[in-house]
Amino acid sequence: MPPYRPVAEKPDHPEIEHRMLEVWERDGTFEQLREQIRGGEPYSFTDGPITANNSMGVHHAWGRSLKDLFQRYHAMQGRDQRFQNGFDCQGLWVEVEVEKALGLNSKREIEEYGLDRFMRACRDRVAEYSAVQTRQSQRLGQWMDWERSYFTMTDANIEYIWGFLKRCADSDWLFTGHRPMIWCPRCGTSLSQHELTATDCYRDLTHPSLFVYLPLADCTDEALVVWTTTPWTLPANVAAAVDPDATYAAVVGGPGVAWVQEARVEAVFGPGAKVARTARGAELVGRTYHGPFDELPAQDAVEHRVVAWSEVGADEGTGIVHIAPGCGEEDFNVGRDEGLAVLVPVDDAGAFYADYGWLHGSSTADARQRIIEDLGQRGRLLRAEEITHRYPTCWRCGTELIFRVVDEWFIAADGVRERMIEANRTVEWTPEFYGKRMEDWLRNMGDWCISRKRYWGLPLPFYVAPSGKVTVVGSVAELRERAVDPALVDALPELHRPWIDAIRIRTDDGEIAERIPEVGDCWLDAGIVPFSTLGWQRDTFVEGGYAKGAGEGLTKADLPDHAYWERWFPADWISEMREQIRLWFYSQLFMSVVLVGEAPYRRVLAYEKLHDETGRPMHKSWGNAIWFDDAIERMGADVMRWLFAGQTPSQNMNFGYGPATDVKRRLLTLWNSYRFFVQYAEVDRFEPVYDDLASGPAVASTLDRWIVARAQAVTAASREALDGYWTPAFTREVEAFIDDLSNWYIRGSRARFWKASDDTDKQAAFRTLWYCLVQVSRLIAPVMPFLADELWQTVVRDQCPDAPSSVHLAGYPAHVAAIADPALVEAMAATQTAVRLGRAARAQAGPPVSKLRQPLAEAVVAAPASQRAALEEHAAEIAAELNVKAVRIIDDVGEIVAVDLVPNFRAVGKRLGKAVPEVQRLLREGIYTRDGDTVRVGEWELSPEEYEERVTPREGLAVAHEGGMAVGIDTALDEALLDEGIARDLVHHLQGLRRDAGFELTDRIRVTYAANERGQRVLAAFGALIAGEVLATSLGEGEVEGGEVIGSEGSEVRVVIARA
RNA sequence: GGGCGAUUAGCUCAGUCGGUUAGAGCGCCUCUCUGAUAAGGAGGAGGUCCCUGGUUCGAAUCCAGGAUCGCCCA
Repeated sequence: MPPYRPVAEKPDHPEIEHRMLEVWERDGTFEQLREQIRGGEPYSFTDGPITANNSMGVHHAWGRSLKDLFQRYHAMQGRDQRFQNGFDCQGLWVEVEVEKALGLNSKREIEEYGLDRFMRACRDRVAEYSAVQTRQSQRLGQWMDWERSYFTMTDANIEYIWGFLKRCADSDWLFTGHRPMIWCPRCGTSLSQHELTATDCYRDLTHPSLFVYLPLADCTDEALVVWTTTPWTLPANVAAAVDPDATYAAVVGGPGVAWVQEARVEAVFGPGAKVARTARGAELVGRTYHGPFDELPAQDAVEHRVVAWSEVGADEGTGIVHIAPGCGEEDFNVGRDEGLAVLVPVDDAGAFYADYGWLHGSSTADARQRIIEDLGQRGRLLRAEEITHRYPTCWRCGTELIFRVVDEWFIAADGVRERMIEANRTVEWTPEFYGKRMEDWLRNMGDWCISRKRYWGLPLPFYVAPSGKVTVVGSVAELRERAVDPALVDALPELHRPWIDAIRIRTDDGEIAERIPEVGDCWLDAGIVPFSTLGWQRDTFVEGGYAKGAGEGLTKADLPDHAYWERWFPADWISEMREQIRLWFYSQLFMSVVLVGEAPYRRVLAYEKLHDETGRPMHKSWGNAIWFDDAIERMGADVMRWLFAGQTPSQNMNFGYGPATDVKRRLLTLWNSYRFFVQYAEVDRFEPVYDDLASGPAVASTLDRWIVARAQAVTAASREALDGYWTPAFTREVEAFIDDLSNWYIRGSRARFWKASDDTDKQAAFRTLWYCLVQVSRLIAPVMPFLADELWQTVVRDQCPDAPSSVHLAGYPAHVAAIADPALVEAMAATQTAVRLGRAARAQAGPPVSKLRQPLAEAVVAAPASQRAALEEHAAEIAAELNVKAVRIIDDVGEIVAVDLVPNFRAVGKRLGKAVPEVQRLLREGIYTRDGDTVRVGEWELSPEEYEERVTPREGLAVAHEGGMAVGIDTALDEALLDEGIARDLVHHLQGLRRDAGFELTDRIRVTYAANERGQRVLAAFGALIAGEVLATSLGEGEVEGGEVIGSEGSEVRVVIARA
């Protein structure tokens, strides 16, 4: 076998990772894994598509780490997988970035630039960033079939959505409706609420503040007074809202009397206003009035009336609110509730429509002054002032935003709501309460608005004939069949605007119909994926067939057939961030319930948001954002992945270099154990036995048996955690095992590795440590694939000719019952407790007893009967760890402690119920008798499992206690013990000299000393021990120039060393 | 207004069958080890488990109400 590769003092994670990526590439490791699991029981994962619009952020890395973790975990168990990554390609976000890149700033400019060129630019951006994200994901260690990623812009994906939409239309769920939107007239597009809140777009702006008379229709000398800061909305007024519970006052003025809310009288009319009479708001409701611009054609059919609205406030204005449902979100909602007409006065560029007469063509800003003047001339203006207030502007161009109500296409939610709720109940959510959130969302979901007035997106296949009749085309074949010119369909480069807009169809009634210009909501694109990528209802399997249309050349994904869909649908598991409940989890569920009546996923893991390490959201402009490319090279992928795995998913994550440093430190313990093994394995040319991994290593000591048994326990716990998709439990368990391996097993076994003789004991130690390290490597492989394989390459692959070439091909370790030994694990835990208590007791005693180097005569351990046998067995380890000559496990615990009996509540509670407190009292007061292991207390008998012993130390002893255990130490020191302590001090000092001199571990040395009488005595008695410990070939008295005087307890020694 | 969470040590957080002594990491103090060494280990200080009530032999955990914070919906 080749020599063991030297292990660096500290892991350089990025270096390891780059090297391992090359190894995987060279060996085709992933391809081998796929071959290995081919035909296995499917583990179906659906990747939620990442928007291929920018490079990846660290929050994406969180999700991708989890996805990769569980795919790897199940692959290691032989589950066949598709490993298909997905890219979300269409939608406004891509358009916005492309606009910026091309220097375009409105829809008009896009159209002038040319839709075809613009679309190509969008596609190019997707191509560019899908490649960037692929590279980044690979760097993270994610294993996917990258060449076969799906792209939502492909014809296949689009056609599947067409089929879905036709299904909805056939069920009569498709309709057009009004939708109030925040609109930028310059860009000619709507903004999402998100764009409004996520960007800092509110500005202090000065606008008119108008108080306008609205004369009541049924009484010529009365008028309402309304207030507005948006004069352009007055031509669209259809109602005035009052608070039905408030009091209104008719103030003398204007045409006769003018109504405002009583509380606003002084604010509107100033002091001294004369109130003619008052009325409840409710009394005004239902009265009609003359609108501000009744002469405009658009107002022809409108009857203006007073409506009740509980949201009317008395803080500003007149307490009577001008309602224009086409110009404001709240207005729209009031209008919907009251059945009011919706007048939309301006077009998508913010210019008045023709039926607004003399305002036709004006912008909302231009109209301001003209409207004020006109109202003034007609005596409709009570007051015109100015006001400065916070008003939203477009985050792109700074234009003042307006509200518009636009016509959009919807799918009715009520058709599927109940079935979706039912389907959701079959889904297992992690954490569980996300299922409730989904159900709540489903109960409250509005109709799904599926249209967008943009360009780069799914072309909605809705064809409207002159008669108004809508034909929904469900496939390309149907489009060709209906097309006025089928050759145009054959010549389509892809199913996108502008090309598809050229196609007209003939309806069933013989009309010629054109496609509506709108494109689809991008959540349609992502929601169809469980069908479009799996070949639902297709009768032929076309290799590479998915890559049609805009996706051509970007992917080699297949277009499978229905049998394939049967195999892979529904997904066993999906995972995305929590906000996908109302997005992708929702759209997928919606489409799946419509198409096949069931949920497209069985289990979901959702997680919260990623913040900086102080808990603040990461924000470019705050300077606290961390870029993926920086983070991955600075902390390393494994460290990052371990951080993600350790995070409670239902909790926002505090991510950063600080937490990464903590993780690195904890992982250093594993690295040090690995390094320890390799150093000594190389010295001894240890040859591991590969089959040990299946059956367990040959063991020689209790410690060996224990750590092997402990490895079984951590294996079971790891599997349980991962089977439950609860990664924090996994990292906790593994870290605890690494700690046991390093700080208990290796610490307690060190000497076995460097002793000279090569016997079965040493072999057993090597085999055991090797086994445990490899076991850890296999356990952590899905989480830290690089580090795990680095270990494997060094200690397995190089040394075992028949071993798999990668840990990722070695299978996930199984719990081996034959070498699990829960009793031993428990006994060792008791032993560890005893040692910990012994150290605490030493510390209490103060120096020199508190120095662990100082041997002591005896430690006394008092423990519950149930633990005594185990402790007896491990007395030698306790003695060694505590550096005492003897360990006495006592049953007469009264020697060092007072004993109380306490019920084992868990055991006794079920049986005795209400009697528990009485039993507890009798035990505490000592009113019981013992009969062997059985305790009689009152009328009850307690078996050994039903009670526990608790101890409290007697006064004045060096005793530490915890639960039922107490450890006392004998603090008396005689000359012999002190001499040995001095000897150990010398060893300590000599080791320091060795290190300072820079000697190798195996270098032999010569020691020259000068000592006083006491020192002479110690050296005489312990010279051999000292020489052995420090690898001295000689220990001779002589002249010592310089050298520090080592002295304690009356001894003085000076030493020098030299390489032998 | 409705829904879902959260509230545990100075800080960041575990604690998914209810069990009487609530843990970890960091920070702080003390000590210790020295063949992992600018590490490692032990101990200590530090807690009304948000509040109130209830269920229970027993509540950080279950139930009800309230407070504060976050998210979703309206």
